[in-house]
Amino acid sequence: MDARLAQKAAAVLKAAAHPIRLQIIEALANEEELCVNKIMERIGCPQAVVSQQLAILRDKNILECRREGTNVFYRIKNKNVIHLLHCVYNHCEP
Amino acid sequence: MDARLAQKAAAVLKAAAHPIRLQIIEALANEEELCVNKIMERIGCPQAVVSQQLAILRDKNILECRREGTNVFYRIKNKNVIHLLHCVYNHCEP
DNA sequence: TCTATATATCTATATATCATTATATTCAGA
DNA sequence: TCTGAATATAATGATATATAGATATATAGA
Repeated sequence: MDARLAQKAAAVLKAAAHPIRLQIIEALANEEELCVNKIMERIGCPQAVVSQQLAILRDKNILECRREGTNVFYRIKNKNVIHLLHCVYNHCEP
Repeated sequence: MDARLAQKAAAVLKAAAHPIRLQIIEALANEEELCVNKIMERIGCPQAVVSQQLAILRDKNILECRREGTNVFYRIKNKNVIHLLHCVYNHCEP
């Protein structure tokens, strides 16, 4: 693996490497699409925190979103990240 | 996924989420066992840097090592991390 | 014991991340 | 246009991480 790919791969891992971001990704892996409200409910943490983490995942190109009225619906952009999720789980609880 | 598992999974991702650490893991995925010297050669960066990153990977329980004379040989402890590696690659270059 | 080699640790500085709180934006409906 | 609901951003302080350079430790062999 050349340094450039390592850089890129590290960035993806880093984007996922946070408990709340992982839980968000998992929720969206199961549900296809969820608004911020629902994500908050699922994960049980304050709105600002969820929005911040969503912004990071959006910025890193892992999630995308669309607005519908006052709601903003998030979904996974690159489905490969779901495999990544399973890999970590298997690592942790084989 | 409960918060506890998310915590654990995030810790693993975080440990891997660094270009040099990724390159170290990859080198060991191919070679089974390598001393610090060889790892330096492969990756092409200073000894102190490699040792620092090795210490982190050791601490996070991803690598283990044994000493043989003046050399210290490192190897991957939980092979599942290799799958993780492949997952990130596929994510980056599908 | 002295030296060379291999590896590990320490220190300092810069930078990034985290959670919290407060505030801003966007939109729908009265 | 005003209000409330949903979401986003900003500002803060605390903590963690990165990176580089200097130094320390461990071991083998003379």
